[in-house]
Amino acid sequence: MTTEYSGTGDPARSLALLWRTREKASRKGGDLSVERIVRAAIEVADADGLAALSMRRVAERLGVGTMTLYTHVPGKGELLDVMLDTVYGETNRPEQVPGGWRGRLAQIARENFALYLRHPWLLQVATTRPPLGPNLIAKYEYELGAVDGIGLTDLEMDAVITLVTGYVHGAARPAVEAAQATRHTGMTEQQWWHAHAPYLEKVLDPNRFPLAARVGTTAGQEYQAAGDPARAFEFGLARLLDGVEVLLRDRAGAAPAGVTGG
Amino acid sequence: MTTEYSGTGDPARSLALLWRTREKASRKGGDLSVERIVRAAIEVADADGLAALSMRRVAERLGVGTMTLYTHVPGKGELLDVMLDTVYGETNRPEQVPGGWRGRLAQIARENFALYLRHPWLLQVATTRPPLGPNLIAKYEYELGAVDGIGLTDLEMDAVITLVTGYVHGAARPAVEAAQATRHTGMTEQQWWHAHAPYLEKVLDPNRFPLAARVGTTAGQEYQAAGDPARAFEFGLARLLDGVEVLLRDRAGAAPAGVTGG
DNA sequence: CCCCCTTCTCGTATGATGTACGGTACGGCG
DNA sequence: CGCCGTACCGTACATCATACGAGAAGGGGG
Repeated sequence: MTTEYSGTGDPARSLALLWRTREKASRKGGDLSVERIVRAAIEVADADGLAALSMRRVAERLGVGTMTLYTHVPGKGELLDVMLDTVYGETNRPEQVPGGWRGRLAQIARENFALYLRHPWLLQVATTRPPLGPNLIAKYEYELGAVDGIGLTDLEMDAVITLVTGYVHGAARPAVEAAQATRHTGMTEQQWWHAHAPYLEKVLDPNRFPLAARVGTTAGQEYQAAGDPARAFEFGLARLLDGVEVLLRDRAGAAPAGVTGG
Repeated sequence: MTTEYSGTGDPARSLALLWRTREKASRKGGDLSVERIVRAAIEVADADGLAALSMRRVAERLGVGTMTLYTHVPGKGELLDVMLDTVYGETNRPEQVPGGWRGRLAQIARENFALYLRHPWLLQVATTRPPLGPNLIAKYEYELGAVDGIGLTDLEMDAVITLVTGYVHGAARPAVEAAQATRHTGMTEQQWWHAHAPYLEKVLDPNRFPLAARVGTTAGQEYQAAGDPARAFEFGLARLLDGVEVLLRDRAGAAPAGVTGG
């Protein structure tokens, strides 16, 4: 598996690409476009993972020479940036969500969760210094709206959103794995478990590691059987929102925070 | 930046390497050892990041031919596995921590946070299907101990630990960036901000994105000035633990959960 | 209409990468 | 003493991103 990210240089070029502010194509608009390239790249990544995403693969899929891509895109890093911003644009953003701030945050969490399931490679890309494209900013704007006017400072609003989305990132991991196991030929989650189990038994000594042995076995068997990741996601989300609720209650008297703001 | 992980094949070989169960060296024990290789690799990754970690670099640092490494280590993926398990062994695990389960969880969170700061490359490696080495399991055992006997089911114990460690992973990201900015020559966080700011202003229209413009600017200025990531980490941690406390209170009556459990 | 010049297209070359393969040298055991 | 397993390593290959410069193609000015 391979993950790269941009930061090569010239933020102007990068941002111009993301926002499509370009004098653009005096000739005829060009047969190839950034959009087609990005779509092809996303298809490759969705199908075969980030490791399989190479400039050659993308060019082949478009029936085009490899270097042609570089006319429209500065490099692979920038292409990945645009891919990111593009899929961020896919998130559903309903205007009205029942349940106050709590319902809105839960909806945001589930939407992000679904996004990771749709594009598993998102888990691989380092979102440090994210691409400041239009879709990312629109998404950020929307998510901030969920906690606007409920009594948090600006920095707290940012912190809560970061907290929730960060949690989703972590929770999506096992879920994506489970989902991929069913469709992938390589090695099912069960196969992996069964392949490692005999060696683990020899090594996971209940005397040295009583808790790990007990809990690990329980969790292992549970995960092997049912689609637990989704339940685990909801469990953690509930804890998280409870924590936010405590903050709001401490802040603004005894008003039931789940109803405030709407 | 490049991140890879193992899963090549033969879990037996992988686990044997992690647990060092090997007939080993009929000759004389060999001048080179897995330990020396792993230490060198960690040094390279610490110093120059995961992208700079190549088999050639590691071999050069040891004054050894590249291919020599392959006599001790099946491949780069497995080497990364051992690196992971090795640094997991570095975590401090005091037997007694004041403050009950809450103090113990906070201690675990801070310890993990420090680990990420010590080895920033940890953020880059995909910990799906983690290396089941002795240190990882010992760490897991210790962390489970923090929530043992406070009224959670086995699955909930696992879920809470996953929740906390996952949160730390997310919170460590900006902290690591800030720390690296001070020591890295390439581009300071401030430089990056200042390089992007003019284009952002043009693009971050307060009419279209009022919240993002306001909060983003506030957060940007704040992050630029002070070492906020650490404070943000503590903020989120408090929320998280509050959420867990709510769960415990709902579960076991009205006992003040922060005091329960030794 | 023709020419030039901007822009699109892409083949080749370069310097990385991980690692398969085949060879060398040496130490302990028969 | 002889043999063989093991540590060692040089070379070779496939794959990667991408710098460079040459070819093609279409539109605007003479």
